[in-house]
Amino acid sequence: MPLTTVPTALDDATPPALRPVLAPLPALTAAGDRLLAAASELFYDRGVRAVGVDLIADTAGTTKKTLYDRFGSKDALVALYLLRRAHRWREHLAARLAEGGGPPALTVFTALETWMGTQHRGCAFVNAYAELGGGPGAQEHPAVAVIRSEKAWMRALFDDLTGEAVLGGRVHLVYEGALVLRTAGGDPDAIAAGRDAAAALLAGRSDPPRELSPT
Amino acid sequence: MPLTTVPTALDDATPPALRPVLAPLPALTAAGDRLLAAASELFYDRGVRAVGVDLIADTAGTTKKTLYDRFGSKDALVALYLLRRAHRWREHLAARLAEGGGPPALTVFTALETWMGTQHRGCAFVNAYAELGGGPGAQEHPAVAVIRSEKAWMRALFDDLTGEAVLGGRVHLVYEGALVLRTAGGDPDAIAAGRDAAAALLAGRSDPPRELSPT
DNA sequence: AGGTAACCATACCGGTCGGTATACTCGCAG
DNA sequence: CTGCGAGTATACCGACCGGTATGGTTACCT
Repeated sequence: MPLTTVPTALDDATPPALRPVLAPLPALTAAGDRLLAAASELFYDRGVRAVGVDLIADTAGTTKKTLYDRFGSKDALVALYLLRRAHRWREHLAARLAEGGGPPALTVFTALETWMGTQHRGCAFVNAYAELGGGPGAQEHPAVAVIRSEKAWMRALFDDLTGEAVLGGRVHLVYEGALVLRTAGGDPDAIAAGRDAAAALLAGRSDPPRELSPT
Repeated sequence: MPLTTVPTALDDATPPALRPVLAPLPALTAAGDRLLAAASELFYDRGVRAVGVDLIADTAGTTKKTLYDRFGSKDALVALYLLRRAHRWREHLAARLAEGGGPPALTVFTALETWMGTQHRGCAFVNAYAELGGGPGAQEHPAVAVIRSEKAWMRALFDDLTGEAVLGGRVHLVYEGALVLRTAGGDPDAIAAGRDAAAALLAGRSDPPRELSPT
């Protein structure tokens, strides 16, 4: 696995909240780049299990041999696909947060809307987990760790941006729900609705009285 | 497709909110029953694409021939699996709502917790959509309509239980987010956190002032 | 000039995929 | 007794799966 490393471009003027996880990504050879690019698009659009390595190699204009020389296994390629996607989402998010304008926790939702723009398959991590998380020993798949850490990172980001763990967790719930309802639910306005819901939660910061009425 | 119909048991003392969609389910032959039961467990645990028809037939103690005689195709079997699961979830939910105790919108979350009990694979509909929703022409898969209608049903239920469309939509966002974070996020307390978040939204019913502070 | 890493081309491996075909046994209703 | 639907058993189809093997061609670095 001849993967060297390169530094990331925007590690300087980014909010401290997401600084620690904008880690550098491995550098690839030319064919390796094309392979990962082809795999990323195919994996996201059609699903990880639905795409075979032959199709990836053909789409990238290279061969299976090169694929296995560069990445070692399909599982590793899947994990790398998710890792790079997380990296790019965080870059996009950091840029939007740096622009300011409104409460930063709500900016995450507008950033999500522009990010999702043309993409109609929702959260790549939730999709991948649905395809890989089943069966015996599936939790050992290298992609599962990437998925878990991505969700934990978003949770920590919301905790940081809201300045409160309870509130951050609630906004995170809304964030994930918006992503699901936009795709599986088929609601194109789900993300905007999520932003509104998050705003409602932010407006009533204090812990609300439990048990409104008996019924 | 020799599927006749039978009436559902609890169409009498159930809340009017979910009455219209507790529709009867097709009756099956003995082997068809075993096939659907085996398929349901396998599909949920391992994923729809990961399970082949051979395994389903073997697990049910029957043959592929019988499977195709009863259901016609794997796609139809998948759709039926989701349909029956939705049906059972609604029965479970109706029973918990009939017991009363607390705001009904929050009872949905406690019902979800007992429902999920031993099941650690999250929302079958979100998982199935992740596996089937990709690629060209995937929206025509018979299961996609079942998935869409399930999400629409839950949304309508929350609208009804909260008595307000905006609030219902927000609680629904939290509900879906809790389901995702419990599984893909790996957080065992996500559903309880979702209930708390929903309680917070219910406590601040009135639309909150937008834009708290410039940054 | 020699070495080496990246790349391309092709064929193959055992296994599984969804789906079909043939032929047989059983229980039951007429 | 007969007819028929349900179920069983087994073999087969073409296609694809992830992964491996062999061999040859560039291009760059020393």
